Amino acid sequence: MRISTRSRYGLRAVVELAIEGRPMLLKEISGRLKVSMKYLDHIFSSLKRAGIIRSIKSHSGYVLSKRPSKIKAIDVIKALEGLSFVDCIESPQICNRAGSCATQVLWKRLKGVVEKILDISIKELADIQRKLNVRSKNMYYI
Amino acid sequence: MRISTRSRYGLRAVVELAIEGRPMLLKEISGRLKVSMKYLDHIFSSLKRAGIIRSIKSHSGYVLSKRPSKIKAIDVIKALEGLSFVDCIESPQICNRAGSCATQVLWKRLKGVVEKILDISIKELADIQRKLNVRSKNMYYI
DNA sequence: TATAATTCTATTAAAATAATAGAATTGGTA
DNA sequence: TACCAATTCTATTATTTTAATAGAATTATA
Repeated sequence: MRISTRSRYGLRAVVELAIEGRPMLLKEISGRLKVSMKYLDHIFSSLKRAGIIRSIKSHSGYVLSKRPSKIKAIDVIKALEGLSFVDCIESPQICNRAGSCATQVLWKRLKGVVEKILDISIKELADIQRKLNVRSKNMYYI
Repeated sequence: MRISTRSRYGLRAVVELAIEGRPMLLKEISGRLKVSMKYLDHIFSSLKRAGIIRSIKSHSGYVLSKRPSKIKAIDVIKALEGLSFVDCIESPQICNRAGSCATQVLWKRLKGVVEKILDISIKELADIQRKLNVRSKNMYYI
């Protein structure tokens, strides 16, 4: 069980866009995240297809396509790697044990709590990030 | 984010051993789970190394090496695929953002709830399975 | 029309997961 | 003691997923 780099980079990029609140060039974001533009291009094309970000016509960069409070972390993860722990939850017909299987019960619980945790908005994440930024800035003066 | 077949097969096998409460041959378990003996052999060697199961000398099969109440689902998962969502939780030094990163906060929460859900004993899972067995047996008579 | 960016399509590389093959070992028992 | 049926070990291969790069096409405008 691992979070892919796609999800990690993608979510950080989206939080970055929320904090800046202005169009940002791919180049700028890739510089901050220290991820190649080419790879981020891929990630952004998925985010765009999912309606999470959009590009401003010609040279002006990317912005969130909705308000940060309307985008959830889970939307980003689903767009970038999906959230299918096991197939027997979505498609019980593939396993004749589904519905009478203790491990399936466990996987369902797992899915439930993970979805709950990821049901956090980008606004909330941006707020957390802003506070952490202030904190780490002040650290220099301690 | 996905549960590997190793974890799925392994956990089911361990629950099976708990329910039967007697030594079971690899052949028997592989037959029930419909997984090749060769593949299950691999999985069992990891479970054995982790001290979850042990084999009875000569022809007698495998048993749990502790009481089902003393084995947690998370032990099985850790033995078979690990639980490292992102490296920056275990090794904050690999990322200079660690400690002041909103997404890291999220990954930590995720790790927390997943570990909590997987902190269920094999005894509890076996109890759930027994109830489901009764239920699905009775289904025929409805 | 030059340009600086996004966007699209294709390809490759690397890693993780899944599965198989075959031989070695083990210890009871015929 | 030799056989047997099982576990166990080592190696290999196949498949899938993830990660990353390359290059060309497109786009709106300065």
